Amino acid sequence: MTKDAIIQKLKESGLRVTSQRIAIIEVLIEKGHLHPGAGLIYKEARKKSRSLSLSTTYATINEFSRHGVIKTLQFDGVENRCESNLDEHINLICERCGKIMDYKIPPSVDQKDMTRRTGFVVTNSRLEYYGYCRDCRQDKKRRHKHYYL
Amino acid sequence: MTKDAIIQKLKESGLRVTSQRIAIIEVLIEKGHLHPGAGLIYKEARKKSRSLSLSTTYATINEFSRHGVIKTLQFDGVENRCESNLDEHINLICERCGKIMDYKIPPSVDQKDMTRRTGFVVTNSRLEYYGYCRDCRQDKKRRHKHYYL
DNA sequence: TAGAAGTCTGGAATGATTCCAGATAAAATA
DNA sequence: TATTTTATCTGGAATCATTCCAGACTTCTA
Repeated sequence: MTKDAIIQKLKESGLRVTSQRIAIIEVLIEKGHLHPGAGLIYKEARKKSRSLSLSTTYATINEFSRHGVIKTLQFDGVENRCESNLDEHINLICERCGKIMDYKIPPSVDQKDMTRRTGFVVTNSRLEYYGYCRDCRQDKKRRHKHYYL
Repeated sequence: MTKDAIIQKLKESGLRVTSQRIAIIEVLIEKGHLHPGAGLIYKEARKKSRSLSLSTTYATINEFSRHGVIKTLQFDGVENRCESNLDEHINLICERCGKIMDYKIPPSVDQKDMTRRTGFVVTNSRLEYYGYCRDCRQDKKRRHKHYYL
């Protein structure tokens, strides 16, 4: 989604377009491939909107998530991460450096069939493989920057 | 896994078999289908081992998880949940009552192919669908007991 | 351009989980 | 069986991402 598309979506949802939200939208677009967490979003967005608070960052992430602008990947103990690619895919999560990569897959579960059998209706999914990325496998000594842990 | 098989595994791993661990193993077997969290495990296991502490419950869950006796499903804000079914499957998670059901699927991703393309090696997976279970869809008013939220 | 309502701020509160140091008990050894 | 070694247990304090709150501030409508 482009910046304008997101702003459009906010307006349609009756949400206000504030300078703080614009800053966060820009960060989501620029750093989306890193699947940034609240901390990184806060740090980056603060450069654009100097008075931005961490509370607002969290509130905005929640609001965006609620309105389908992003998805949040929730973890325990470590920061949650934001995802702006809303197509169905598997997240490949490196347990060493924290990098998250998207891997496209053909849809594999027949959801109608599943619902018939179980009565369960799907609204959202979370598909993750944990393991080690190429960089971390090749070079176990070096800590790879521009990623998290 | 049976109680004896788990005890066997602990011994092989050089872990001690204590009354607290036996109590927790029994709870994991009896309540495994509920995907219990630390709180429920603590509550139930305490009936069997009266002096059990919450710290020990957490430490034991971590130890078991580290040694492949269980898997933990980590969430943010709410309790993590334990899973004793270690076969590949999708967890169907009801967003209303917190129930987690297992749904078997044929493996859908060719992992070798994925590794060739991305360099990523998988050690563990987490596949989840969020939505609403049959009970919660049919009866939106009633809160369904024996489950969580 | 004024007012209503949504949003922002920073500090305090939350709550699941982890950490710690002293006490305890499992299992190896004699 | 008694002794020793060392993993494990306990309860309370600490952690830390996230949420809550009340007062201040914008956005947007009319």
